Amino acid sequence: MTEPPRRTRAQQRRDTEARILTAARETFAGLGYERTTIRAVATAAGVNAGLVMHYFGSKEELFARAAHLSPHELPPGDPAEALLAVLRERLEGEPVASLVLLRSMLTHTEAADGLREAASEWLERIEAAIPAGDADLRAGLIGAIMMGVVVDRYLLKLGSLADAPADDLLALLRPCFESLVGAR
Amino acid sequence: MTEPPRRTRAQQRRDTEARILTAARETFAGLGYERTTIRAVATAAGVNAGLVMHYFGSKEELFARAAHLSPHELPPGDPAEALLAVLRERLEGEPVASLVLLRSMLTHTEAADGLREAASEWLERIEAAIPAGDADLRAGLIGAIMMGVVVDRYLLKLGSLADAPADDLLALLRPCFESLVGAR
DNA sequence: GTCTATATGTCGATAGAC
DNA sequence: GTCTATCGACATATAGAC
Repeated sequence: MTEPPRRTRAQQRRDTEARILTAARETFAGLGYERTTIRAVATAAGVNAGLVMHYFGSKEELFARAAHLSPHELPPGDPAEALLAVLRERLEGEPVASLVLLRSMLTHTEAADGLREAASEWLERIEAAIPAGDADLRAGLIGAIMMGVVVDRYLLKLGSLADAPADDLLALLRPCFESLVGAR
Repeated sequence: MTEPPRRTRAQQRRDTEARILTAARETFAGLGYERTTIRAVATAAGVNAGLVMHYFGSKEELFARAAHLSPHELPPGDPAEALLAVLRERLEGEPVASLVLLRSMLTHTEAADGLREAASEWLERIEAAIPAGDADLRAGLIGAIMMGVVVDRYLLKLGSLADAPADDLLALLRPCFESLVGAR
C-alpha cells in the first residue's frame, strides 16, 4: 500500500469547484450572463471548458450556483435606521455576490426572477415595519432607491456616487428614508 | 411614359426604414442588445434580414439609431418641483425610446456610454440648481433615484411600483427631492 | 480528475439574383 | 427595393481518451 495522497480526489474536486465558482462570479458580475462564456470562466479558473460543464452541467446551472446569495436580515429597532444599516453594508465593500444578479437583472430572466424572489421577502419585512396604509408603495420606493444607488455606484457610474464615502451618501439619504418610513 | 408610381422608391424606402426602426426599438427595449437578433427585428418589421443589414450596415448601427433619444430640458423654477415634473413625464407614459438604453445599460458598453452622455449634461443642470457645497453628490443621488424608480416600474417590477398611479409615487418622493435639493 | 475532439446550432455579415 | 444563399466565427454541450 502506498501513502495516502495528501489531498484526496474529493478534496481536489471541492477545491477546483470553488475556484471555478469564484471565477464565474467575477466574470458574471463583470460581463453579465450573455457575454460571459464557459471558456472564459474556465480560463480564469485555470481549467478546461469541458471540466466546467462536467461539474456544473450547464451554463444556466453555473449561473444559478454563482448567483446564490445569502439573505440578509433586517435589523430590529427604528425602521429607517435599520434600512440605512443594511444599505451601509452594501455601500462599504463591493458586494461581488450581489453584483452577479444585479448585472444581469435587465437582460436575463433567471436573474430577474432570483432578484424578485429575494426582494419580495425583503419588501414584506419593510412593509410590516411601516405604519402607513400605503406601506407597499413606500416599501417599493425604498427598494427601488436602494437598487438605483447600488447599481449606479458599482455598475453604471453615471455620477459621482462611485467614489463618495458611504457615510456621505447615507447622511444625504437619511431624510429620504425617514419620510418614506414615517406615517402620513 | 407611364404614370408616376404613387409612392416613389425614396418614399418606400423611408417607410420601410421607419417600420424597421420601430420594430428594432421594441425588440431592443424588450430583450436587450445581446438577445435581439437582426432576424427577429426583420421578421417583426415584415421584411428580410438582409434588408435590415442593407439599410443600417450593422447591428451596432441599428442599435445606435434605435437608441437615439431627444434630450429633455429641465424646466425653470423651484428645482425640486422641476425634477418632479420631469419624473412625471417618465412615469405617466411608458417611454419606449428611453427603455432601449435602460434595458441594455448594464450589459452593453455603448448603451452605458450613451446613457452617461445624456446623464452628464443633465446632472450638470441639477447641480447648478442646488446651492449646497456637495451639489454633485446630491445631483448624483437624485439621478440614481430617478433611474431606480423608472427601471423598477417598467423593466424589473420588483415591488408594487409597476401599477401605482404616477401621482402617488410623486407625492411620496417629493420630500426626498426637497431634502436632496435643499441647502444643508 | 482533467483534457481533446467534435457535434450541433445560431449569429452577423457578404454577394448577388430578381 | 427586396430577398436568397451562404460563409465564417463562436457558442454550448457531448463523448470519450488519458
